[in-house]
Amino acid sequence: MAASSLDIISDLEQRELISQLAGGDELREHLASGSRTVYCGFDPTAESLHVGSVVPLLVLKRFQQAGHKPIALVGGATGLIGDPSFKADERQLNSSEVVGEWVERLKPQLGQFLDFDCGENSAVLANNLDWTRGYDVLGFLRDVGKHFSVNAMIQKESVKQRIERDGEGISFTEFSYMLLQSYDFAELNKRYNCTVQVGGSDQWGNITGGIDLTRRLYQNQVYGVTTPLVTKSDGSKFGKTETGTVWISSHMTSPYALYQFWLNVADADVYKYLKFFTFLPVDEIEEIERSDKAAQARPEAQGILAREVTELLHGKGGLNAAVRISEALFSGDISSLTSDDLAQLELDGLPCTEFRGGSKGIVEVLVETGLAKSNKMAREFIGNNAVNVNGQVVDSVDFELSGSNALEGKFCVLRRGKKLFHLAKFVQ
RNA sequence: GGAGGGGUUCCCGAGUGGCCAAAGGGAUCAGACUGUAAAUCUGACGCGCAAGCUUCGGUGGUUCGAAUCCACCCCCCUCCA
Repeated sequence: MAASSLDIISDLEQRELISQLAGGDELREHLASGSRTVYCGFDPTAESLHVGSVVPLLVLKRFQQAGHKPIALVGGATGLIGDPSFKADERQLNSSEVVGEWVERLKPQLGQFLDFDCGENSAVLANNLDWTRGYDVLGFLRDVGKHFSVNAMIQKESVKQRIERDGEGISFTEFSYMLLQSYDFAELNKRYNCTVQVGGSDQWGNITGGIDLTRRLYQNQVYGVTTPLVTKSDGSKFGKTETGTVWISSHMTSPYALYQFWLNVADADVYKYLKFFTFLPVDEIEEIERSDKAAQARPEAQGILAREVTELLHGKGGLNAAVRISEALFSGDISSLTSDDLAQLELDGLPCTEFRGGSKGIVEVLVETGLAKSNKMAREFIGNNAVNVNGQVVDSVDFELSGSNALEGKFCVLRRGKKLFHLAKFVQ
């Protein structure tokens, strides 16, 4: 068994992936002394996970690599309620149809990193709706609710601002979220002998709730590990770009966009992200950092990070497409691209809009492609020399795009600002 | 059910009859500088080429004129029952 040969907690600590441990040394001993079952839950709050949620998911995989059995739990039930932890305000409830749909989309995303066919420690995919759906209200209140003290619950840091801050409130629905998640832990303990829960640091309250409940219901000692919130050194929110949230679904965020996202990570954050988001050994990451510092030039780290993560999420094919587009747009001479190259860019996932007929004013094109929100903005961008067609700066709002000034009679590569590209394709 | 306090442009938050498309901050975007960084500086930031148009929870009303006053309604918060 690999478990004893690799101290998973020490590895996570080296990667700065541990925010808090519930159980401490006892947990280390627990993990070192055998193959354990570890779970992490993901609520369906959108049709895809975003990059931030990958951290605990990868931690689950790290546990599996260390010989433990991972359970990826999709919150078909908890997603119907809404986790209030550290949320400033009450969330809108989604319909059960929508949540059900999202559950189905999340399943393959959760599964893609884990190994479901490796014997003893094969991964398990679970849905908490399975044991919550049929639970009657009175039974739940008597069997589970009785173990929770409201006095203790309102002391939790995670709901404090909702309780104390003027102008905010919390519904009973959201307040009961903790009971459901706690019950999940207890239930997984009973079903799978699951003894460790992993989650983001915002989950601490819910995890300790589950530890207490499991002890009370089944007299079993279970443990918790939380991962730090992924932060950015400049204080802005991690996982957003000018075009919105960075999703792990390739339909929502193309491999190219994902690759660019990681390539643009700040120096101050990149080595930390290498530890968080890749499986590169820590000493290798430290070596990269050393050589970047010594080089006094553009760091290598962002490129490594972008390649590693893009391949991890979208495979070799996705990575190759992302690299092809990036090279064509950022280091090549755009006007020398052949129509095959351009068609490939479209296939590789560079956003593309089709235009019919003869010619089209640049302002209109910018708006239709989404490169500008309004005509007014489009004009402003042009005035700032921020718009570029096929490598040429557009200097007039009267500029017209047509088949005749398109590359190979068909494509125009539009650029707004330094990094935002879009393909305009002229068809008959 | 009662009493009080609120709902302003992406967010926070000023404004309390005309000078308000609405202070200030944040976020965001663009330009310069650079490494497709960071920091910094400059500019933009409801829509419209413009005249002008549409916004301040909703609907009506008062007024020459309303985000600001009145009526009703919806939603949120606090306390009481």
